[in-house]
Amino acid sequence: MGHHSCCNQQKVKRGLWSPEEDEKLITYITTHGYGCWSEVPDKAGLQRCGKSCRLRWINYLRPDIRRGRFTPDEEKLIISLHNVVGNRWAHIASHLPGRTDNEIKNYWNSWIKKKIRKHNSASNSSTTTNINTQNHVLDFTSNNIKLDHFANQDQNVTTAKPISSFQETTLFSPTCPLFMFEPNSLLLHGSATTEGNNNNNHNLQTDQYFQDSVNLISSETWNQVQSSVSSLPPPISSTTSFSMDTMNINYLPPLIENVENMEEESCFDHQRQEMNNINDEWHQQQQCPNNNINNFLFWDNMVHGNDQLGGEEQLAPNSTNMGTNTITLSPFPSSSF
DNA sequence: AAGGTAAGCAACCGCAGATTA
DNA sequence: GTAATCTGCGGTTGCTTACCT
Repeated sequence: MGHHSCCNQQKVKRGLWSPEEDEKLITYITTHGYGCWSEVPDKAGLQRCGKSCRLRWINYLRPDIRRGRFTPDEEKLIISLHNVVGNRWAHIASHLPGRTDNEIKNYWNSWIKKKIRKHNSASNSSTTTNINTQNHVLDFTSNNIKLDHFANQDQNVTTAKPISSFQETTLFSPTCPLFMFEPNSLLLHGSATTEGNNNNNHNLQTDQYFQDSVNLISSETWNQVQSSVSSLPPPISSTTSFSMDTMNINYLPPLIENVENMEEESCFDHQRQEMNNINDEWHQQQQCPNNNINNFLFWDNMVHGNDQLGGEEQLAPNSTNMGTNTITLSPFPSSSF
């Protein structure tokens, strides 16, 4: 019999739950709580397996469940978290009170299908100057999603319209992009000047590598990029600022300690705390294969000066024109690393 | 109105890690 | 130490409803 392994009982009912069954389960759980799900069916008088009871309770019956359409804020959060952690639905759900992993997963799967359909129809009806455009969105269903933030005006690089819309769907507001990514997946288009802790300036001539975001995820290409920036002071252990054209970006250490002890309560603190938690988990999960692989928080300096972060540099507190930069993020670790 | 198709969603399945005997 | 069991997760299925044609 092809029944589920936990359902050893005879006469185990499957399929949709009836209102009567729901009532029994609610009555039992609310009076006894749940400790051992395998005992629940017997004690609650249900012809279900414990697993089915658990699922029904977790995903539908528990009192703090939140139903109805996702709000725009929730959608943004889901998208951003998915950028960071991939298909870890339970993790994503833990950041959305009252929402279940199942619900979010369903939402995402239908959402992603819409996006793919939308993109396919858009790309069929428009010409593109960029051979990479297709590649930017091909991986939508995998963990190697690449997103172009900050719509790019340089036709030579990318015109990936569907992706640029993600600027509006990032975590907290369009003017406060907050991302996490591996440095080895970061693409900087154009030359960039970095300011190290010792006030040495380093020019990155990186155009040649950044033209092709597909190649970047190969270790060969990344090794080339690495060697081109090897003169930099290690950006991992301290806050380092990169100035790219008119945009300033802070690269924060992957783990920020003592967030609670920051002198000033800022409206970003809870966001930072949240990202730190994600950061932390990410590191634990990845077990950091080598020291060069870190992820960072990415802040728009216009919104968030790095003086709050204890960094050494004081960045110019302006960052107005994002339109000339293309940043391609591959938020989830590539298997090639 | 009827049939076909797509979308949304609840539930199931298999697996892996944790826990218990 | 290990086998059995439990729990939780992510992928997938399949049912119901909505929408076309």
